[in-house]
Amino acid sequence: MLTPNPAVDLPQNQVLPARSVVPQPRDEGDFHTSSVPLNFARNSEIFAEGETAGYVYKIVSGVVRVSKLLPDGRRQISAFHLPGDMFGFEVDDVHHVSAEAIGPVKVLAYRWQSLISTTPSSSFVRELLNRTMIGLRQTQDHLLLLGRKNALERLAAFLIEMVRRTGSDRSLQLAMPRHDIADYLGLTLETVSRMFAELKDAGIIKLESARQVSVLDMQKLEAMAT
Amino acid sequence: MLTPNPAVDLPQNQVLPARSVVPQPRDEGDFHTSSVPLNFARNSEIFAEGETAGYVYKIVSGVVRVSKLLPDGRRQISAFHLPGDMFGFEVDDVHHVSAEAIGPVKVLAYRWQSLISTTPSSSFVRELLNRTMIGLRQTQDHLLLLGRKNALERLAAFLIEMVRRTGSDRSLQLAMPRHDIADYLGLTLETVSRMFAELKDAGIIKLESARQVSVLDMQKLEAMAT
DNA sequence: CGGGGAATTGATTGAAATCAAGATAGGTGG
DNA sequence: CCACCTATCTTGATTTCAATCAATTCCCCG
Repeated sequence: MLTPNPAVDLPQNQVLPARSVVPQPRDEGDFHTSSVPLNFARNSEIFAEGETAGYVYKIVSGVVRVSKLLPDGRRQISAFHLPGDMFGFEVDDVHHVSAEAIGPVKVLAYRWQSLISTTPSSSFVRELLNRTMIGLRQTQDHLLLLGRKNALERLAAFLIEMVRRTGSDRSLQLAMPRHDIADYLGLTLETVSRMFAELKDAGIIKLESARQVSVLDMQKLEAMAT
Repeated sequence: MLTPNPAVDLPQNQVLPARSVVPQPRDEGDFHTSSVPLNFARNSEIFAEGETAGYVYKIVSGVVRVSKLLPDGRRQISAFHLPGDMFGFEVDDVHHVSAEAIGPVKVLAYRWQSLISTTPSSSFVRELLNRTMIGLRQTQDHLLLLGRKNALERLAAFLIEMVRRTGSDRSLQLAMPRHDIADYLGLTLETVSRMFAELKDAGIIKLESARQVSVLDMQKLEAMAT
C-alpha cells in the first residue's frame, strides 16, 4: 500500500512560526515584496490538503513534491518543484493539495494578500498568471501521460522532463525515491524499477546507482516517450 | 483504436473568419472588451494543437471538449467546457491543446492581447488568474483520478462532476458519447459501458437512454467515487 | 562493519484492453 | 408516419500489461 502520510518523524510546522531560521522579512527574488525565508527538513510537510492557505512559496534550494491523497492512502503526486519554481497558489484560502520537502529545502514564503491586493502594479499578478498558465499546461501534459501512456513511455517521459528541467544533458541526479516516481507516474515502485531495467537493458540509459542516471541515447529515449 | 482526428466532415475554420454569423464586435459578458460571436457545428474544430493562439473563448451555449493527441491517435480529453466557461488561454501564442464542439456551440471570442495589455484595470487579469487557478485545481483533481482510481470510481466521479456542474440533481443529460467519456476518464468505451451497467445493476443510477441518466442514490454514488 | 531502508527481481493474479458480435435508437427519406 | 440505415452502445470471450505478493540484494549511514 502507498504511504498514508509521507511526512513522518519530523517537527510539525504550524502556520508560519520560525523553524531553524528566525523569520526576518526582507526583499528578495523577482517579487519586491517582503518574504520570509524558511527551512524544511527531509520529508517534512510544508502544507497539507485542507489547511488554510495564506502564503505562496518560491524554492531557493531542494525539491518539493505536491500531492493529493485518497482516504485509503493511494497517492498521486501532481508535480515535483525545483529551485526557482513557485507553488502554493489557491483560489480560495484552502490548500487543495499538500506539499512536502523531499530532501532539505529552503524556500521564501510570500503573503498571498500582499502579492495580489497591495496594488504596487499588476505586474505581480501577471507574473502569477503566467506561472499558473505554465503549471496548467504541464498538468495537461501529465493528464495525457497518466490517461494514455504505458509504463515504459511514462518513465521515458519522466527522465526527459528531469533532464530538461535540471539543465544537464546526459547525467541526471534524481532527488526522489522510486516510490515518489511511481506516485508521479501512476505506477507501482516495482513497475518503475522494471522499466528502469528495461531502458538499461536496451542500452538507452546507464544506472551509475539507483539515483544517478546517465542518458546514453537521448534520441531513442525521446522516441520511447511517444 | 481511438479517433485520430475527431473533427471530420465539417468546414475548416481559419484564424477567425465568419462562419454562420458575420463577426460583429460588441460588448458582452463579464469582460467589457470587444468580442466576436462565433458558431461551430457539431464535431467542428475550434482550434487545434500547434495553431497560433490569439483568442480566448467564452461559451454561450453548447459543450466543448479540450484534448491532446499522441501521434498514434491515442487521445486524452483534459476537460469538458459548459456554457459560461472560458478556454483557450496560452502562455505563449501557440495552442498546446485542441478544442472541438461536441454539439452545436456558440461562443464569444476575445482577443487575448486586448484582455491583458489594454490596461483598463488589472481586474481582467485577476479574473483570468482566478479562472486559470480554478482550471489548475480541477486538472490536479483529474490527475488523481487518472493516476489512482479504478474504472468504477472514475465513472462515479464523472457523473458526480456532471450533476454538480449542470446544476441538476437526479436527472442528467449527457452531451457527449461514450467514446468522449472514455477519453476523458482514460478508459475504453467498452469499459465505460460496463461501468454504467454496473452502476445500473447496483440500483445507483437508472439509464433512461444512453445519454439520459437518473441518479437514484447520490449517497452511494459519492461513496463509489472514493 | 553491520543494520536497515531502498531497490531489484521473480512468480502469480487480476482489472481493463482488445477482439468480436449483436442490440438500440436516432435521424432521414420514401 | 413508418421503416430503414447507420451511429452508438452493449455484451461476451480472451488477452495483456501492470499490480500484487514474495524474496533477495544493494548500498547508504551510522
